Amino acid sequence: MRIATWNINSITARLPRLTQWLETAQPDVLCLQELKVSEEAFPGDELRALGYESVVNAGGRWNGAAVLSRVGVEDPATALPEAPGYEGVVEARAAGATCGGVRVWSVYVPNGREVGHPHYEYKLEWLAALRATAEKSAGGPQPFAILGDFNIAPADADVWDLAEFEGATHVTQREREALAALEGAGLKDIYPRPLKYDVPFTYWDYRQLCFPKNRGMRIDLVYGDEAFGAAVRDAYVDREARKGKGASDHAPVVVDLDV
DNA sequence: ATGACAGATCAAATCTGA
Repeated sequence: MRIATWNINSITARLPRLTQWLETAQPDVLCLQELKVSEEAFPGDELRALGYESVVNAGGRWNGAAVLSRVGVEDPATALPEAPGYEGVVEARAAGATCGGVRVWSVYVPNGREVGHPHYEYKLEWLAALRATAEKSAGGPQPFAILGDFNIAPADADVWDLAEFEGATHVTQREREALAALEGAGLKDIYPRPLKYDVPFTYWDYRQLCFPKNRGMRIDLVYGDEAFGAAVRDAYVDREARKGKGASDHAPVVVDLDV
């Protein structure tokens, strides 16, 4: 089974790219983030024509997460249990489903904006809720994984230049402790292989030639439990999908499982 | 083998992203 995660930065603007990628990469399950679409405008028919059912948590202009599956959908979830809201609104940042016997969550972790900003505290609270879900579901016989845009670089090597991130979000100790908490719940970072260069970055800013210069970050992550990790045969970042005009600023992370 | 932000929004300037 092939499972992938991709921050698509608007499923509307990216639909031609998405359908093309589905046809070439042939994932069985795809976790999407940053749909930037309303529930009504989600292109469910187009995806169904390609054989994919969708579990959608759409929030309109911002956020949005979905799980696409061509191996069935059981126990769909369109909200993260106990997820905190921001300024009184519970945002569309998670979708879950059991697909072909594997339980997955697609998550779009809050950005945090700046250290000390209320959004930063919101990010940490949101990750605490994610940990609670992980604790309930990880460690069983059924493979379990959380895939998505975590907006955290797990290690210093996961950003192109640490000096550029001094005092910034995505690399702080508290954010990384939240990832460590997921590991405490029995999950492990499924580290993908890069198709080029040494570090498997998954995000490159649109500006300042970041992609050609490989000024990227590894922030799209796959956290799998023991059963999931044991089934992993291969994992890689498909940086080809970041190339050319009309690309998302994130590349898909692809995991092949022996299940 | 890659190119100087992009997307969504009551439509132009602003917000968000990281």
